[in-house]
Formats: sequence, structure tokens, C-alpha cells
Amino acid sequence: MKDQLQDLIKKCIQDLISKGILIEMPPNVRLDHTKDNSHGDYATNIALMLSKQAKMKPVDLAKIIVDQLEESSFINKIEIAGPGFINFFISDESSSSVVSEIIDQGALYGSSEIGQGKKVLLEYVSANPTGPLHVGHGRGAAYGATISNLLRAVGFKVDNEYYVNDAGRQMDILAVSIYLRYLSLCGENLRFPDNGYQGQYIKDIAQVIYDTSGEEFYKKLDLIFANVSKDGSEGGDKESHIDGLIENSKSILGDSFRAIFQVGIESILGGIKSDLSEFGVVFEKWFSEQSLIDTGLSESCISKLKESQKVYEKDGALWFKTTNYGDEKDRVVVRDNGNHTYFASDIAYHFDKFERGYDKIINVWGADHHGYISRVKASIDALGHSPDKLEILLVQFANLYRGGSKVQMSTRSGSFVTLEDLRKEVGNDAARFFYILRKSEQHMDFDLDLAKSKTNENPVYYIQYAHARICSVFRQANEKEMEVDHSQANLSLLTEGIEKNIIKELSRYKSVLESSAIQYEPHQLAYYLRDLSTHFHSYYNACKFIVEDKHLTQARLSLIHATRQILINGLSILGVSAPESM
RNA sequence: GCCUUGGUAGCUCAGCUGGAUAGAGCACUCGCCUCCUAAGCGAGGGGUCGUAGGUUCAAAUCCUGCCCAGGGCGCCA
Repeated sequence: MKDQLQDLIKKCIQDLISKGILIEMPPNVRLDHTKDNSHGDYATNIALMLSKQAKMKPVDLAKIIVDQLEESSFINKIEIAGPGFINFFISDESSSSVVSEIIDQGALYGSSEIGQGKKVLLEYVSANPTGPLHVGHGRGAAYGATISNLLRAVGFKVDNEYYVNDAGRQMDILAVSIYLRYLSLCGENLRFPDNGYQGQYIKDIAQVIYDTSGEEFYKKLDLIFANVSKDGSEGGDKESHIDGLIENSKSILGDSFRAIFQVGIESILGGIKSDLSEFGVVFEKWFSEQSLIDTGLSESCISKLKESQKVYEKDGALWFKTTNYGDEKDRVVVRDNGNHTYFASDIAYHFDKFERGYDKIINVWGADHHGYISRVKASIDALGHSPDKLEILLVQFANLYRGGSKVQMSTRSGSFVTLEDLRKEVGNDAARFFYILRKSEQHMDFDLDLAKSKTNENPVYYIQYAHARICSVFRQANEKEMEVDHSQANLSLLTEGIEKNIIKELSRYKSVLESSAIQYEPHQLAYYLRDLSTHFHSYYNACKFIVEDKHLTQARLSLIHATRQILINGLSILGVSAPESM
């Protein structure tokens, strides 16, 4: 319907251009669903936009445009209003056709082909596997998964990917943390390092190792702590303290250090995977950072950069000339001790992404990484790919509030609220919905008490309740052994104002979905579903659906059936269930 | 200092590719269950859209300055 109108307007402008009244087609012919019913169903501001190039008053131009518009059976009335808006009133018959369209297409209604089957690589969460996911990661997970659903709905082919940071110093710290807890289980009384991972899960992993291997990995404490400098809280440096422990453990344990590490990361990653899958977040690929080193890709990327002289040596380190790409300073790729930085892995990882032949590459990052955008794009360019294909979406961290005050969190100290805790307390539906209700780049105050409350304060229930109510109506119809046949519905019987409002709301769904997907803004869909629910609840209170008149009953049942279908389709994209009763 | 995001109702936030009287939820006041689930509905109060300029027929929306707040600016990951 909207498309047809838009085409009509474009054709009309084209005709006026050929008549010499207008000069050129505006870049975007806007046709909007009106907010106010007195403005009809659709409105365009085109006369206001073009009045300057036509050198006449907007209202006069609007008249010319309206006169030029081809007659069309679905338009009831066209009005020129206000400063020069053109308002279109659609015939009831054409408007209500959306109801049967929805019913016919069912779960497929709303999907489109604007993505043209283009391949998209979507990377998100990618939290370091040093502990369970916390509520901050949850936002990225919910956002990324919803973007994935949205893009698929509008015709993109999406692969979801999680980048596993399973290489580097953090992993050594993890292994040492586990090992020290293991030594405690062996009966040693030791001082746990400030910089170690403190969480209970570390002790749990140590316990597993102890239970399966006994004291097989036991080494004397004075060996592990030999020549290790003082820890931070002892007046020393916590970094060099833990580095000393890592060095000793590696040399004394040999291959066993690696074995302990493997148990640790498998346990933690396994937890992350099941956590996410219970949250309805599914990845096609888990990409290992270590694999970039093992396959030599990391090394070969650096060689390429050397050959093309994008990097240089200074102070024993290898620097990338990111300033050539607008960065404020150059960045280190290989440290003076020979270790690759995180940036080096990122270069190789993104190179690999581009080599895999995607049309679009999207990263969902925490907003604290925004400073890395320019250097990653620089590396892509330096390695001969187009950085424009890479889109980086930033998600702000959520501040947690409990009992009115902010919850402090730190992964290292283990004092955080896990995603799993949140899901158990709030439920997956409320968590998924709550996370995407705010614009992603916006700071978000996540009130745990509010999210936990099972009351109407939780907006997700409002939508689910609308769905459940519709299901309940159909249960009633079933009990009364009514024959329901949507193909027989006479939709022209839907003459109430509220009914027309619902039809109008239903006809908005497609454009909301597209806009939500293209702008990567799931909250648009969430707000829409809430608005649709509002209309339905009003309808429910104002009118009885199952009435004496069979034809009217059928028409109304068809309308609410279509409404239910949209609620289901929309909620499913948001990863929220649609319960049949509450 | 530089980069970045924000400052809209008492609170949490939509609206921001400029458009017709600035919206929602919560909270507050008043109504609505012999009737398909009251986790609902209806009505009402509540706003200098941070601030000062600028662009425009039209600015919450675009531009600039300023004020306030969050985040980022490592040979950490």
C-alpha cells in the first residue's frame, strides 16, 4: 500500500519535471504514516521540500502535485493541509486488506528482500573467557542476537560469530589462578595474588582438577614463589608479582601448565556457551584467537605490513603507522619482548574476516572500545581491503542498580552479577526485552529490583498479556464450538474507530521492521509492539469480540488473529516468548 | 587537553535522515470487573526539549560556543 502510493508520487514528480515545473527528483520522497487520524493515513511533505526549486508557495505546489497525481481506486480523499502537507486517506477496503495479508502469510509476514541475500558477518559478545558472562555482556548478547534476527527478517544472510580471546597474558593469569587454588586444595597455605581471578568459579575448576587428578600436579610452594617480587598490597608491584608466578609455574609444570589451562578454558567457555544458548543466543562460529597464531596468519599479516612499509621499528618494538589514517598516534603491534599485542591479533582476525568474502562485516563492541575503531579500519585498508564494509556498533555498558544504589563490578575481584543470575531472577524474556528497550549507544540504568518485579512495571508482560488475552478469546470461541474461518471474514464490518486504529497500526509493521533492521535499532520494534498492544487492550475493553452477529464476530476474530500474528512475529525477532496464557 | 555519548514531565526513556497542538511507562488524582484473564481500560494534573547564538517558510531535531554528566585516550587484554 505504502509502496504503491510512493510510486504514484514519484511518477507524479517525474511528470512535473518533464513539464518543466520542477527541476529534479529529491533524494528522498518521504511518505509517513500519520500520527493524527485527522491527517489521513499517509502524509508527505514533498511540496514543502520542493517549493524552493519550483519557486512557488508550498501550498500552491501541493495543489499542482495533487492535480497531477493519477487517479487511484485505493485513495478515498486527498487533502492539502497546514503549511503544505499532502494527506492521503485510504479507502477502508484497501486498508483492511492488510489483515488478510497477515493471516495468509502467517509467520512469514513482515519479511522482505531488501537485504538481497547479502552475506553479513556479525560478531558480538566476544567476552574474554576468564570467567562467566556478567550483566554487561548480556546487553551485547541481546542486542547482537536481535540485530541478527532483524537482518535475517529483511533478507540478509547472517553468520553469528564469537571471537574467543584464548591467547595472551590474561590466559596465563587464569591458569595460575586455578593452579594456586589447586595447591590450596592440596593442603598448602598460600597467599593468593592481588591480580589473580578471585571468583568462586576458579575454586570450582581447581576442585575438578583435584578430584580427577589428585595431587598429580602438586609442586612445592617455595618453587612456585621462588624469586617472585612482592605483591601490590605488600608494597610491591602486582603486575610483576603475578608475572613471576606465571614464569615459575610454566617452567616448573611444563606441559601440565597447558593442561591446567585447557581444563580452565574449556570449563569457562562451556559455561558461556550454555549460558548464551539458554538466553536464545546462538553462534555459528567460535573463532579462536590462538588459531590465528597457530596457522601463522598473525605472522603473515605482519610480514605483509612490513613489505608494504606500513610498520616501522622504534625502541625495539614494531609500530603501525595509524597516524596515516587519522589516528592520533601510532600503535604498537609487536612489543619489545617479542610478544604480539592485542592489536596484532585484531589485524589478523579482521583480515581473515574480509578474506572470507562477506558483503558486510558488523562488530558489536562495548563503547569503551571506540578508540580502536580508527586503528582497526587503518589495518584493513593497509592490507588492501575496504574499511567501508566494516560497521562497528557500540553498546554502552549498563549500570546496575540494586536497592537504589549502584552495584560495583569487577571481573578480577569476582564481585559481579552474572548473566545467569540475572536470567534466573528476571527470566529470559524480561532480560532480553529490557536490554534492547534502550538505544544501544545510550547509557542504561538497569534497575535489578524493577527488572525482577513480576508486576506491570515490566513492559514485556504488557505485550505478552495482549497475546495471552487473544489466545484466551480463541479458547472461548472454541468452547462455544464456533466455526472460525478467516477466509470468510467480511472486514468491512470493522467500522469502530478503535478497529480502524488497529488496522492502521498493523499496516505499520513492515516499515517498522525494515527501519529497525537497517538502523540497527531493535528498540523501534519493541516500542511498536507495545503500541500495538496498547491499541489491542483498548479494543478489548471497548468491544466484545464474540457477539450475537456471527459475521461481526468473524471479522473481529480475524482482526485480533492478525494482531496476534504480528505480536508473535515481532516478539520472536526480539527473542521473547509469546505465552498462550499468563 | 583530545576523542566520544548524552542532558526532553518528579523518575526511566522514546521522538532527532528538520515539519502540522512535544510522547510513553512508572509515580500522583479520579473513575471502570453480575460481561472474552483488572499483569487491563478511561479521564486528569505535570515541560523555558541543559544554555546562548546561527541556518530555515519551519529547529527537541542541523551548525557553533558555553555549562553539566558518563565512557575512552598503554609496548593491558
